[in-house]
Amino acid sequence: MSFPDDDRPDMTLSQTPTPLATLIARAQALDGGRKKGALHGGVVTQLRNLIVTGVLAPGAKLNEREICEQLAVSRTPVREAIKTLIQDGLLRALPNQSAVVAELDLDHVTALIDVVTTIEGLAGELAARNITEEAIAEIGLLHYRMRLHQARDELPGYFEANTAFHRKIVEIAANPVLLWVWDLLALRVDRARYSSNLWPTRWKAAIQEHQGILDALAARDPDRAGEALRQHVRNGLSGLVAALSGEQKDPPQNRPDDKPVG
Amino acid sequence: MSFPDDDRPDMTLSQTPTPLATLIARAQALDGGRKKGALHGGVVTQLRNLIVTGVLAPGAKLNEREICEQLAVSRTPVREAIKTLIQDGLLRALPNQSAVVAELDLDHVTALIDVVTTIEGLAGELAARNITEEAIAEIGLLHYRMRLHQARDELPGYFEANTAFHRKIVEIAANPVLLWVWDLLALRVDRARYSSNLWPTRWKAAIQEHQGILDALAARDPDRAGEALRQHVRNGLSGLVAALSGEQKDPPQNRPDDKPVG
DNA sequence: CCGTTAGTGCTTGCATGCAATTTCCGGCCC
DNA sequence: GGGCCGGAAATTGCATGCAAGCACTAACGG
Repeated sequence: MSFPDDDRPDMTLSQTPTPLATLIARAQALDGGRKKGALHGGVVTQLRNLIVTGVLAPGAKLNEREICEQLAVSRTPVREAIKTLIQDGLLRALPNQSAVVAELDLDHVTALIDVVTTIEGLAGELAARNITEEAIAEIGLLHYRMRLHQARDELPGYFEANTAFHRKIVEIAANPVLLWVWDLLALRVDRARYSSNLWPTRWKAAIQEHQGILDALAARDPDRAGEALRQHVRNGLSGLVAALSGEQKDPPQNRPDDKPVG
Repeated sequence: MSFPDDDRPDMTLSQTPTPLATLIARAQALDGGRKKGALHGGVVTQLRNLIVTGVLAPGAKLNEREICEQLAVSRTPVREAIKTLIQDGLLRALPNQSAVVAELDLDHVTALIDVVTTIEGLAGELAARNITEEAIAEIGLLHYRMRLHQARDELPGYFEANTAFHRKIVEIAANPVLLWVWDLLALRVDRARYSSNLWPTRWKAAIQEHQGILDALAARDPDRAGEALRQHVRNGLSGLVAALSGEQKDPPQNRPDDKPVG
């Protein structure tokens, strides 16, 4: 079932006869030695990126055969990848029917706020306790990479550094379960981010908040670090929800026609 | 269900020519109408239970062919199920090798404490805000079911009611992301619980703490509910870690060199 | 006696074939 | 004209076949 604005009724892969998916696949095939066990993971990564970045719109049906053709693999790894993405919550499964890209309910993104805020707050507290001089430097490095990308107006690079910054904090927390949960949540957060154009307007505030987080971590102050992270995350996600609820009626960005996303 | 110190060194499927797995499978096959899309989910459930309850010991290798025979299905759904369980963190994948049941590191269980505590605390806060009279009654019902099972010394029933009690609180919190995360974490918590014999000694304290939680929820006091849950969870998991670390030195199971498959 | 190495069987990873179910479309009836 | 029904195409779910890679054995050399 296709969805909102359909002058193009069908967002499925079929629409693009030789899309970036294939290109990426080719690249991967050439670049690596094409090990035996690499197909499954590769397909997961490809599809995941397509979904998270919004190339595959919410509600789009995933036809196994088409994906096979596009990615030049057989149905087995594709099926497994789809199952994986269903577990990640990026797809929804209907029995005997094509999996569909999960909706991006406003309620759902709203629900993310409390959970991610809590998780990142915990990460901040733990990280502040465990952090080493080396880790402080690494965080600082990422922070300045972000500032650089901001200054150059390079959104993708900023984006990536931002994710790395937050993930690094969770790594420093040195709690594998926390990292696991964070990675799962990050998929959903990134998806919500990509579907909104909010970021350019929040760059500056975000960078300042990051500075505060960095300071609190460097001071090894768990309470302050946790609180700074909670505030930061809550600000970001709340703004995101606001932006999304505003765009809800008219979603102009997210043109799948161009071939962005490398 | 067997447990920690069991004198059979090899918990694998191969060892038991017609184990409970098969029986369960038969039961399921008979009971349901055996719909088309039911195999995958069924296999996941079977294997998951075997792992969570400890029938499949940590480190055990899962041979696809054997599982196929035991569960009387082909390799396709088994492979998909294994992939799913890897994502859940119950199995570990090695390229071109059998998946193995994830270890139950003490560090890992310890890491669970902070995360689960935080998550359940959040659930308590949200639940206290949202709770209705009906929900209060439902929670109370579960609480008294637990007391009944405790009085009758029925551990499995108690166990189940305990899980239901906690999950119900998360449901009341009415946050789908939170519920999703909780379900994932619950798998690991249950696995740790099953691997320890701690519970009979903690029944009474747990029930009292549950009463406190129930009271706080009924009073619609988020802070108190959250704190009560945090304390409760921390108590339980800390005791669990202590129990496990005590058992650690004398674990006949968990031998990496044990028989394959199975 | 021990470490190394070639050979062999088993296991996974992927591709493909088959059956059941759903969907889609045209015709039919009201 | 609209809704209902039937059949064909398409799609998923499951089973199976085949090749690459790993583990294990055993012989060999030091």
